[in-house]
Formats: sequence, C-alpha cells, structure tokens
Amino acid sequence: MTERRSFVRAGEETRRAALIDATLDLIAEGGPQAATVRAIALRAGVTPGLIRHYFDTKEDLVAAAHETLMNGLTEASAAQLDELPDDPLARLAGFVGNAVSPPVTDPRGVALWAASMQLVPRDSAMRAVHEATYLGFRGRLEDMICEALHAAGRPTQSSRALAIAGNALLDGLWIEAGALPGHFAPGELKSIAINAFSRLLELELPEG
Amino acid sequence: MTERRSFVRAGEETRRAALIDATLDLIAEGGPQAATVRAIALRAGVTPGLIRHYFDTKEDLVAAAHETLMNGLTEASAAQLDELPDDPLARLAGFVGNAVSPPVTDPRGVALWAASMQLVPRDSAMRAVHEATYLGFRGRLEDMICEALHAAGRPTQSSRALAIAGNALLDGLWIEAGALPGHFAPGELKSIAINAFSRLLELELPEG
DNA sequence: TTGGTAATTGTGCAAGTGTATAATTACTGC
DNA sequence: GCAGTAATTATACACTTGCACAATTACCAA
Repeated sequence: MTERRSFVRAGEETRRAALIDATLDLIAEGGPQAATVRAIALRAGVTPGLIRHYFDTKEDLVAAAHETLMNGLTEASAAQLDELPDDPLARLAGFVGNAVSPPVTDPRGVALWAASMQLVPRDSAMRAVHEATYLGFRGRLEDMICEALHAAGRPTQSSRALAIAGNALLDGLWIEAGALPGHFAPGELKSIAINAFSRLLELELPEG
Repeated sequence: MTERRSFVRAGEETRRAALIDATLDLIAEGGPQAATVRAIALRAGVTPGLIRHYFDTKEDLVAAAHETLMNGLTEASAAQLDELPDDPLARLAGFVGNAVSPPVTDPRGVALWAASMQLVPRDSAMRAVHEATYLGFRGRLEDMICEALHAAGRPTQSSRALAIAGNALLDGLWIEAGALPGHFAPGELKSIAINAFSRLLELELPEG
C-alpha cells in the first residue's frame, strides 16, 4: 500500500557533508530561521529523521556547519594569493579589487557571515576563529602594503594603522555589496576601493 | 473567579517605546529567535495581544526596533557637533571620531546589527528599514564631505564615491571595535579613522 | 542464499510560534 | 457621577518546530 521511498545507504561522511551543505545553503538564502530540520532534510535529499541519526541535536548540526564554513573561508582567501601578479603595486591592487568583486561579494556570504558574527559574543570557539580569520586577512594586507610602500621608496612605519583602515574599508564595501545588491554598478565598488587605497597610501595603484 | 490583572493605560508612545526596548534587549541577549511575542510582552510588562494593537505584525515591530537602533547610532555620531567651532573640517572630524568611539561602538549594537542582517534576506520590512537607515547615514556623511571640500576650495564632484568609501571605512571600524573589544587602544580607532579620512579627502582634518 | 546490521524512513507528539478576536477595564469629557 | 471609547487582557486557533521511536530496507559477510 504505502510504498516507502527507495534510498541508498551513503555512509557517514557523505551524509554529514550533505546535511552541512544544505544547512549552509539555507542559512545563506533565508537566515537561520530558514534552516529547519525539515528544510535541511529536503534539500539534502533525505528524511528529517536522519538528521538525528548523525547529529545528537540540531544545534550540533548548525555548529558543525559554522565550523566548516569558517575553515572554508580561511582556505579560500589563502588560495587566491597565488594568482596575483608579482609587481607589489599591481599585486595590492589585484588583492583589493578581488575582495570587493564577485565571487567574493555574494549575498550568501554576507548572510552567513552575519549569522556567525552573532555567535561571536556568546561562543568562545567562534570568537577564536573570528579573531584568527580577521588577523590573518589583515596581516596579509599589511604585508602587501609594506611591500608596495617599500617598492615606492616610502617609509613603512604606519603600516599597522593603514592595514586596519584598509581592512575596515574592504569589510565595509564587501558588506554593502552583499547587503544592498543593485545599489552599485558593476565594477563601481572595485574602482572605489582601488582609488581609496591609492589615496590612503598616497600611491598610484593601477586599476587594471 | 478568574481575576484579570490590573493595568494602567500608558498611551501609544510609551508602549511602543517599551515594546521596542524589550525587543532590542531580547535580540541582543539571545538573537532573533529569542524575541518571541510572548517574551517581548513579558519583558515590556504587557500582554502579547497588545503587540498586535500597536504593530500590525511582529515583523513591523522588529523593523521598527531596528530603525530606532540605527537612527540612534546615527544621531549619537552627530551628537555634540554643535559645540564645535563652526568649521566644516572640525565638524566632519568630530562626526568621524564619534562614529568609531564609545558609546557608538558597543558590542551590543554590533550584535544587534548582525542579528538584523540575518533577517534582511527574508523580511521585506527589515530590508526597507536597512536601506533607509544606511542611506540616511551615508547621506549625512556626504553632506559633511561636500561642505568640507567646499570650504577648502576643492571640487565636490566625486562626493558620492568618497561617501561610499568613507561610510564603508566607518562601518568596518565600528564592527571590529564591537566584535573584538580590547584589540585596540582607547582612541586608536578614532585616530586611525580621522587620519584615513584626511588622506581620502586630501584634507587636514583636526584630531581634536 | 541468507541472516544480520545499521542506515533510513514514516508517523506521531508535545511544545512553542504568530495571529485573530471577543471580553474586560481604565481613563476622558461631559 | 456616568456613559463612551480606546487601551488592555484573555482565550483560542492553526501552524510550525525539534525530537522520539518503531518499522522498514539496503547492503555486507558468510
């Protein structure tokens, strides 16, 4: 009578990954409210009951999802460095431009970032990851700034302040691009970012 | 038998303010999930039904709460500017400095802002308020930038781009101040912000 | 081929959600 | 004082949520 749906046994790693992916997708699209057990299971091509088989509770699943998200972010921003040019000025300009252009600017990313941001004050593990990610990005930026200044024969003593300001500028532009899609013409933010960096460092960065 | 609880009629403004305060407190403490109609009413010393009497829907209440929060931050950034000399440069510097100093920088405010960012994708009322408050702050900043440039005898045609960049810079610094309290010395962000603006506008802003 | 096992499904439930609405009550103007 | 009115409460409802648990079924080993 009531025919059960057929299924395949997929093993622990596959299923956990699928559930985590579905969770991240849903949070990115509609915020945490949208990530219900039923919606997650549906998107993962699975039945709600299975979630409980791999995660003791839904909180555990969400926590695991955030962990993989953060790990992915750090890896992604590190990988992108190799493709930049060698010339310090062009390298910095490329880095800055990438940070405020697709695919880095993406409403999904901003929504996910906001969701995890909200856990930072309450969750010490989350705070540690946030700190490490932030300082890692800022450190890379500071290195590039130093190299660019050095190549132009300029002193580098205020690089910390410049990196903090530059990082804040990129963060803000990234958020605005993600939170208000359609408010900016394509390439407008990139141009704004590079021009702003040129003035911040008093250097001529190529817009490329 | 069933004795109704006694109450006092408090008038529209009082009640709306109380409900909004309760909403903000709850979201700050436990995220958007914690702000249920019952919890809000309890904290506001009121019955859940009353919410519907002052707000058509719960979404409206949350959006109104976000609006008062953001407008409060904008006003706090503009506070005490009148006491400054009537100099556009000093006014802009004061505004910039305020925006990245206590009480504007505050972990609670950042947490609330992050919480509302997760509501924006699904909640249309929230999206409208977000857009309006963002453009409101940026508009004020752009006005001040224009006045400062004009006072220095400089062209103002690129004020839009400068306002976008300046706003992003302030947003980023504000977020980091709230998310990583203790990472910056008192006054460090203010100094960084004013110096960065000086370079962005190619003007000498007083650090006050 | 056949059990055995664990992955997976389906159903049900108790608690919590936002909202609608009628019943009450405090205050206002006369 | 006294009606009228709007603020406030109380109750009910339809719906969603996370979770528990028994029933099933795909796969594996022998």
